[in-house]
Amino acid sequence: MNIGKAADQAGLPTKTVRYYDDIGLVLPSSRTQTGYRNYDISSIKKLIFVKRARSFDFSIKECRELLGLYEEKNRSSSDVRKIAIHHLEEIKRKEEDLMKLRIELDHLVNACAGD
Amino acid sequence: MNIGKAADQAGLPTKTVRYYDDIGLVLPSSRTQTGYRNYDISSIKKLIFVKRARSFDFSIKECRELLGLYEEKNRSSSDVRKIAIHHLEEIKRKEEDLMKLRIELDHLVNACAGD
DNA sequence: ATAATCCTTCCATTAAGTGGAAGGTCAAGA
DNA sequence: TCTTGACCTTCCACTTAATGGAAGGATTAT
Repeated sequence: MNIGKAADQAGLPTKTVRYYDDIGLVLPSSRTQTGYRNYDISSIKKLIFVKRARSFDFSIKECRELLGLYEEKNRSSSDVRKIAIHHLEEIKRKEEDLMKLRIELDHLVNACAGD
Repeated sequence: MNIGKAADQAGLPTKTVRYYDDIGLVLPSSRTQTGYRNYDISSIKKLIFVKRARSFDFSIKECRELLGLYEEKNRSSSDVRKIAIHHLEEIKRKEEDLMKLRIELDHLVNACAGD
């Protein structure tokens, strides 16, 4: 699958996918002889994961760590779990915050309801 | 309240609060004669709101719109509601996405549970 | 074969901060 | 009163994570 379709699948702009290749975050699974990037299912899954993680403000650096978890063979390091658990906690905090924001916006909408 | 305490209250770095003043997003309620910024309750509430909205990826531009809702006197424009409703929809999408990300991370953590 | 629509690299620009220097201000204690 | 430490100020450069656009090669559809 070339970059355009891969980007579509992941819901990311082509530019961004190319950028993720440039910085070595998500590499295409291969290249054609003419230089076109190829993305297989696994690389697309990574793109989707990164998209989600980025949309919740995990930095590129953190995304790198998290992607590392996927591929980590040497599981003896419990650091890996720690990272994931840490991020889970952050997500819970974000969920609460998101709820608060929604409540605020709900109030706004209701305050305007009279119009 | 000067910038340091205001930033604390809002949970933002002082730098960022100053930046929001610079770009005219959240202005201090006044200045001392020596140039120190003063923040009252209302301006702090705005900082908190912006912090939340930013943390969910609403752009500065969108934050400006949303803050506008707070102060909008001329309610006849139903645009105002539309903006808020639009953002509420976005939040719902974000909530779903956040859940998916959590599930993925949960799996990761469980996959590592054996260690 | 010739558009139209991909794709490539490279370079500049953007958005939203963040870091750090150079220096003014304020409140507390010797 | 003076000074010391923790504030505050502006200004300018840097960072992160893209994004836009040019110049040109490759693929596909008619």
